[in-house]
Amino acid sequence: MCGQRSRGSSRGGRRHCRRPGIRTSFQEREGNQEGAGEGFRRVFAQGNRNNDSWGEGGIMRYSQLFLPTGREIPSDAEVVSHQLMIRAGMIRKLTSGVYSYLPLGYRVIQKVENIIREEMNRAGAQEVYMPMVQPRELWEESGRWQHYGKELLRFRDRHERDCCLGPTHEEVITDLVRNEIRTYRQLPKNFYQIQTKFRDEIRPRFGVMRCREFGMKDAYSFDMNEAGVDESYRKMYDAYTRIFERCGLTFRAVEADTGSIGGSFSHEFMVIADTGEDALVFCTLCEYAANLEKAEIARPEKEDTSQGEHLPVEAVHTPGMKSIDEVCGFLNMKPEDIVKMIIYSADGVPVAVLVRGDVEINEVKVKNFLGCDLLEKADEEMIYRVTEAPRGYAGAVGINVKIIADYSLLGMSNFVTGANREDYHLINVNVGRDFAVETYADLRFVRDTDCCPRCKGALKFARGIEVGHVFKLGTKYSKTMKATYLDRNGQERFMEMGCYGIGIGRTVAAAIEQHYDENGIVWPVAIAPFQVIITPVNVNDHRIAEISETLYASLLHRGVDTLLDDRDERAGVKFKDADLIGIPLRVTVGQKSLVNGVLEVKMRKTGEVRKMPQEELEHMIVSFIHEGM
RNA sequence: CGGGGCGUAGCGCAGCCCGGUAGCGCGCCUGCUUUGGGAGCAGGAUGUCGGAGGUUCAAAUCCUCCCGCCCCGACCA
Repeated sequence: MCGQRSRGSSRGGRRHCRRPGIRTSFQEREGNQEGAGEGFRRVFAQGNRNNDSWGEGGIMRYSQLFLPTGREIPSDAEVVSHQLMIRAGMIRKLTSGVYSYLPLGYRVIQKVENIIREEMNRAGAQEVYMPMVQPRELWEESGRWQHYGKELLRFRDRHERDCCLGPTHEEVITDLVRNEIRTYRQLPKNFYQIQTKFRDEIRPRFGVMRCREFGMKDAYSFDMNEAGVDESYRKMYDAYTRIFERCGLTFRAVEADTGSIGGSFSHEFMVIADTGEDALVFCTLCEYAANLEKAEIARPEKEDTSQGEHLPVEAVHTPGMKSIDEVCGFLNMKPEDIVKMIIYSADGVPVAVLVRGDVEINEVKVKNFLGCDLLEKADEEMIYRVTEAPRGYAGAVGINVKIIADYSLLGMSNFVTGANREDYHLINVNVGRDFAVETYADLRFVRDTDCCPRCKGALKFARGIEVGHVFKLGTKYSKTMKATYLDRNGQERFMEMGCYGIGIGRTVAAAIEQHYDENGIVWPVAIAPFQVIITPVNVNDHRIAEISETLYASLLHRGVDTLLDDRDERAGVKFKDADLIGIPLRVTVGQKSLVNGVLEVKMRKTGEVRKMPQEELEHMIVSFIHEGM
């Protein structure tokens, strides 16, 4: 992609798709306006290709539009949004995780982009456009050449220089800013771009929802101090809220892990959907909401580890019993009586993590607690080195590595663990007497029986699609890359940074996940590719054709994005297509309505049909759209 | 990267087990009729059966290797 996509500021969600080449190529390919029926040809005696200027909105006649809809559900599409985007002629796959947007799909993308632009500009951010190909040196400076992993697509140019495709742009923007901004007088600043990113996902799936090449809006703020970055963060948080509200999404901002971007804290904007890849937790009483991998568990108040009598340790023969369930069944115990120990390799160093047998270790928490770059479950060899036993019989007694324990161990006594010996477990083990725990921490996943870490209220779970993520970065990048400025006192200081992303294609897919029915997509007005579709029931009827044309011209004149279905198709086909592509309003022009001198309009969302004279209809449409924006 | 599945016309699929030179539905083209929820009739076009080797008189079908795609897992925006 070159950097030449047409853009620019705009008002009122109007898109920019001035593509003069298209008309010509379509004429050449399709010759004489096939599709447009006899009536239309008469009404436009000269044919619209000679006289009609498509104007700002581009092609808005169905007969000319490249809109290949499909009846069949594509066999490789699993989620609804993916199926519908293909059936509605929005996208086509080029290769795994890489998609082309067709005209209808790209119109929706542009609608979303323009909403984002308006809100970013309103929040004081400035649009820039940065390179996709980036040099290795920059990534070595931030340390991410080593730490980003295989998701960073690397390659060599003809001079054998290492490069990568930008998965995100902290390095580039920090480099730009450190070279240009010297003084506090130039701060704060917030730069954003809408640009293609590449992340070499291990497993792309769900169409445009989790793909490798995707459009993203990313913004980066630079402030003098912490109060400044907090303010920038809040502005972006508010802007994101407005953006997703305007897109018609039901969403929730949740506390999140910062992952490979880093920083001190972050919020993800989650569109609530059962097909979402992320699990969310939120409190039913207070405002607390978090990604499951981040959701905290308060340290228990009573920490009595010495309750009851400590019985003598015994080794019991447990042949072949490796899993918690097997051991429970064999010893006739509950998982709550067992302590599960998992050995991890933290940057290559073995660490033992203990949790109660009935709970699940949250590796993100473990990784953050240890502060390591790479955390993985230990392989058989490392397990043997630590426990001198095969996998399945690990226990904390007698091992010589760092031992950390989840809060769930507090209060446990006389529990079961592996014996570090094949086919044996220990019973009546006790912390303190039999082994020492270095630290207790919150290391497990929240469950529905847990309560809110803030207010003790009950928790609820949901699934969500992450469409946006805001990070308070602090000085992570400004320190490693030396982005400094001089303050009032001539003191050199590190800039405080934040970064803020929105996945554009994913937002579109998420909108579909939330707005569809058995007939197809049901676009929210603000991001619909067209706001109104005019459906002449019979294109060969002069009166119908004429009225449709008049209405079409008039709506365009009023600034309504109108698609005229001038194809010589049966009404049923047109209705099905209109429903599938999800246009919010459909005006039907046919004998039934014309008899009474009224036109009828059908709401895609509710199915409600209203009939009224043309003038009134136009007003109704304009105010309907206005409300929906 | 591990496990599973699939690759046959533009799309969705059958045929493969049991080898004999490819079929169905939708779509597409032509004509006539039809025209308010994916029309009917008649005629027609379209395939290196993912690729390369091998077995065989003969391979979509059996064998080997390779490629691509999808799902589950591991991993992670």
